[in-house]
Amino acid sequence: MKLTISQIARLAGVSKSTVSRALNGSGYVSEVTRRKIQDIIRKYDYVPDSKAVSLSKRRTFTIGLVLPSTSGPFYGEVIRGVEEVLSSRGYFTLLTVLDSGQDEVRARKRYLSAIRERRVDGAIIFDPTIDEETVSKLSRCRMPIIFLLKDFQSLGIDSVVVDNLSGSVSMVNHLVEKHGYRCIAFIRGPEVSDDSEERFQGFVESLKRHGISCDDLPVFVSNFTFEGGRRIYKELRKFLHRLDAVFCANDEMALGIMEEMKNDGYKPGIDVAVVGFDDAFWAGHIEPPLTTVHQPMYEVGKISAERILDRVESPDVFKDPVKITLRTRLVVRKSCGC
Amino acid sequence: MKLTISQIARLAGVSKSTVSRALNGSGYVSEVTRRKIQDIIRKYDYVPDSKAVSLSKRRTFTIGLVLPSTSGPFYGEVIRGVEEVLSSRGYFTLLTVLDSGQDEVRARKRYLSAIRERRVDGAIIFDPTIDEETVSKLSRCRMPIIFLLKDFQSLGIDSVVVDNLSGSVSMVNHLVEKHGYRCIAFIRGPEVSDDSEERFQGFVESLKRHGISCDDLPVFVSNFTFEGGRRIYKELRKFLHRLDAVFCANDEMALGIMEEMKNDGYKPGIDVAVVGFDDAFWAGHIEPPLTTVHQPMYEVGKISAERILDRVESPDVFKDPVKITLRTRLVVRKSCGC
DNA sequence: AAAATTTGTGAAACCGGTTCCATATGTTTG
DNA sequence: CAAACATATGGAACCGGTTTCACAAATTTT
Repeated sequence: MKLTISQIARLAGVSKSTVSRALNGSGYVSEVTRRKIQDIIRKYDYVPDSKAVSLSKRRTFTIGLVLPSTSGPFYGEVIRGVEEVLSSRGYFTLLTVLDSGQDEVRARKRYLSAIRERRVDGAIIFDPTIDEETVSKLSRCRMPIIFLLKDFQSLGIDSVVVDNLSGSVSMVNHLVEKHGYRCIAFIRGPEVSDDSEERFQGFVESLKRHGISCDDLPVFVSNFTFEGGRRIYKELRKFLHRLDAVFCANDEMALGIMEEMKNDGYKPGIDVAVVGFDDAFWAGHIEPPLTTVHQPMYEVGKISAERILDRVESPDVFKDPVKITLRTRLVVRKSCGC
Repeated sequence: MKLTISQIARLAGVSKSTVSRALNGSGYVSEVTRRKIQDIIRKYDYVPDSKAVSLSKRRTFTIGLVLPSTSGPFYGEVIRGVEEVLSSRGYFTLLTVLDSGQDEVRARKRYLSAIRERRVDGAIIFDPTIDEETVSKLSRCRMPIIFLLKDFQSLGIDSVVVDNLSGSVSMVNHLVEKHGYRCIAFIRGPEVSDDSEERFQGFVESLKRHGISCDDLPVFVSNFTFEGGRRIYKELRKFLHRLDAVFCANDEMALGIMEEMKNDGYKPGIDVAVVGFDDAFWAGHIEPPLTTVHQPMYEVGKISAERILDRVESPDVFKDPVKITLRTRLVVRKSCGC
């Protein structure tokens, strides 16, 4: 049966204020009473109710974490990074996943309401398809918020992003300089994806720098999924004979394409290079091992958590919104022909 | 600036009780006042503070979810299942990951304290290495709790488990009946793992049923990781010439073994069958595609969440502790020789 | 030794809601 | 038309803590 602070106070023969002070180590409590209270607490296994503490302290010691999904290693890494710093600093993690259930819009409403009803002290939001309207509403909540892989600095919100562009550039540099490939197809993700866009820009930029015109290079739009990759292969097929390489905006699509390619009798990495972006857990273990661009998702999680706690714990300090950019890293394996 | 219910009451010219009733649709409120209050609320964008609501309702509308890790597709599936039902029923998910940070013991303490301080209304716990002592303490908290893949029915706690034994049996049946293999090695997980133990039992049982003695079959102990699989290959190697198949207690170890096997010039699936357990996301995409046993982790998450909410929402109803067993499914691909 | 300061404690207000109860009015029912 | 009941509302207690403040006792400073 749950005890309250008043009952403990009565048992110890003191007032609740004294118990509270003993509990928090705040204010004055004599050594004798402290000990007496400690004994009672231990004896009855008393634990203060977090709801009451939160209400009077006006803090929940909980940080919201919003992720688009939990499939793939990607998001797991973010969680790991976030959880590591939050838990080590005494905070809890309230998780919302956008793709659970069918309705992303509903999921978004739920995390927004968690923020507005102050269920959390701050939030780390990874929501690629959120609109500016919603974000600017959010920014008016005066709640520490940080966005992942999405830049809203102009709206006064912190963000941690990853350098897609330079990742893409170094991939193309490798394909062109090391292998001498010149005819490279690009498979984009969904139109709305900033990641897809930036990776494509890096592709274009690097080719331009090498004096390769990308006007007549085949570019396809898909959806970042394995199935999407398989489907796009049907169209890609026609170009295959004159292609040196296929650069996919993520690993899953690369996997789908390689799969179909093999079914079709081509050898990815030998007949045509296929490379990806993300460095998924399995990327090094498929056949052929995938050359890709590693994204430091663990660091993204970690740094965003640190940043949000700084904001939460010193809300008075005025700080400009920051955009922290983390570097990507080219991971050369075999599917590029190496 | 955050408004309180009192300020809304003042603005609407009514008492807080009336506002509260209008908000919750409880008790009587005339259509006129209801409308007036609604208008004020909308105008000032008022949202009740969840901390206060939780305190007075004595419910947090939050369920704790504890996972050993977030790497691998496994846990992501659990999260998806849990989140789907929790969010659709208006609950939030408080996540604790045991392997974030370095200290599992500390992580365990944290989730236990979240439970004891009633930060959650109930908890879904996936903690393979928890000891009975702790569990029995937990069971005294009078908080709805359900364990995943760990049976504590005897201590009066619900659990959702997966039928490892019959999964293992059907795998061995396949290897023996379909392929005629008789000399099969088994790679266990950590000694402490119940999963590993049950899968091994299934292996033994099925062999026995086929009249195959497993006394002189090679059995190794590893640790469920990719690296562990690679390491064990060094020992496995000596037996390889007389082996028909290697049955790994999970997919990651199978992957590690196949990797080393290939480096060593053997063709897994052709020279020796290699099969796993778990059906990880990538299992079908590696070379050769892995024959394995699928575990319904999404369902595990979903069912456990449904069960916990039933307990939370009707705590008065007496129900015996249940153990729900979900069936596994053999997934035949190519690494078994098919 | 008086004044000032530090230490120890409890009463009461507060955090921001919900809920019980009393009261007032409007409607039915007998 | 009085009694019974449904409707509408506000006051006050309550959820379980924290924190401010007042006050007394013990210590230190002057």
